[in-house]
Amino acid sequence: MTFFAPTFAQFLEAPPVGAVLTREERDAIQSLNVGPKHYQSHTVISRQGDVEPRIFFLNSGWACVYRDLANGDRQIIDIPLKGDIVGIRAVDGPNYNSLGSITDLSVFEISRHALAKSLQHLPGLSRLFMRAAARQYSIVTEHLTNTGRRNALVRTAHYLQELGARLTAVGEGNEMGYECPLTQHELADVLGLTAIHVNRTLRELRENELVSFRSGFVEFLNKQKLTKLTSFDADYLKMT
Amino acid sequence: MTFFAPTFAQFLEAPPVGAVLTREERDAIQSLNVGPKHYQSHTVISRQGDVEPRIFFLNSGWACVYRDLANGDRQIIDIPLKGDIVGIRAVDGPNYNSLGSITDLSVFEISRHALAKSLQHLPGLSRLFMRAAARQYSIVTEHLTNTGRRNALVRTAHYLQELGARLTAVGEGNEMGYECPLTQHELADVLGLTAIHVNRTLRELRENELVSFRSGFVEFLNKQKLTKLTSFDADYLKMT
DNA sequence: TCGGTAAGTTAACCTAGGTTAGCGAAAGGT
DNA sequence: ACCTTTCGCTAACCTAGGTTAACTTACCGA
Repeated sequence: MTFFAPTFAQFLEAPPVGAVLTREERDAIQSLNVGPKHYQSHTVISRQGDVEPRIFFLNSGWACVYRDLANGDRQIIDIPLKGDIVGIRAVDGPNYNSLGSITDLSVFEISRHALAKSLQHLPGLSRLFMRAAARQYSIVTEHLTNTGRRNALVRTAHYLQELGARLTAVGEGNEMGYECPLTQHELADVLGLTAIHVNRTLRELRENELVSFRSGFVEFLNKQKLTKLTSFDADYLKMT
Repeated sequence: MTFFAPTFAQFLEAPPVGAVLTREERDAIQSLNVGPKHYQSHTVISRQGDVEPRIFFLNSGWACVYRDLANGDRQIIDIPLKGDIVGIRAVDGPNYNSLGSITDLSVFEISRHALAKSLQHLPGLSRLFMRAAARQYSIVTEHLTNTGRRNALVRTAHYLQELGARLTAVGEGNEMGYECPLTQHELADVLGLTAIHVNRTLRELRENELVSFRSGFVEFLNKQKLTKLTSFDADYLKMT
């Protein structure tokens, strides 16, 4: 598999970040001199508890940010996709979540320190990262609402719609559907369900002609009916 | 009831923000000229969908950030306490969550625009707000893990411990317990449970001599046993 | 003083989702 | 060609938490 390998500046200009960079900002970014780095599927990139000086810009592939619990359970916090940023923080210190790859990954890795330094006198770029952080916050917020107050059927459907909207924004999906490398087990860890119940729920969504998720592909069977069920509204995914 | 009314600069220097301000930063902040503003208990301050140009700094009292769902349910995303910041975002635009007061509130309200402008050339302050945003992200992350992967007993206990830790950090609680103005219904909307089940769960926690939450007061009955149950670790609340 | 409302409490019952157990298919290694 | 592992799928059963329906305070305002 070959990756489209843009420069880091091109990455920031593409959706979902969609930066409009000044000459000065472009130069500062180029001088960071970061090229894309690759990871194989299903590798742990950063483990909770470790000190993690890097910030990750996901160039292609699917990743997952998760927390392992003492009893062996885990909760997937987010599935970062192409264009997403992982680990935006001001200060170094131990990581609270783990980061792993689901598929093969291409990422830009930058030292938080170096980035902060070059942002020092570029308030426009700082604001950009603030916006990215705010979008991430909206995404968890919705995720929390999903697990706290929606039942398995609606919750699963809503999440499949979110992934669809995010992928469509970066050109990896469309109105009809998208390729989805998640296993039912991983999806369960996202949704706070068991893999077995995810299986039942996916069957029900399929039988009700709402969405189908089979053999690595999510297909929207009736988007209007689906949205009526979930009240899905993609506003929270915008980078305002 | 009277409030201790610090200046906005004093607010930022106190925990949990704990800023160390330079002369220049202090001056910039003073020139914003914000005094505390008061709200009565149980009022809606900002409604989801509205355009909200303000950023809120909670000086005293308990608030709640929540999302209303189409079916009448709601999910409380966070309970901001003294010292917490609500609405850190780079750009204006419609609000995704609502903000309401639980008790009487004293807040500093600042136009996001004005704040961004005065931060323009103070990267230290920008970084401060980044850190605050990162802390907030840790808090929702843990909240999501709580609702997704912990049962009612552990979840409730864990959340009561979180509130205790956050309050203790700002001098409003201690090892023994803290005053808690939440109703069981509000707690249910935090935890993704029904008020009735929260009631059952609180009884169980009390009967097992773990925590007691009665008549506005949370009392830790056996913190060691409690922590063994919840694996609570306050690290995620630090402003690194 | 008397309603009226909001908060807490409990019991009886029900169901969404978890648990256990097992099946077949596909993929990868030797 | 074989074994092993992972993934998807299903059925039978069980339980944590939701639902309905009371009753009890406490507070507040007329």
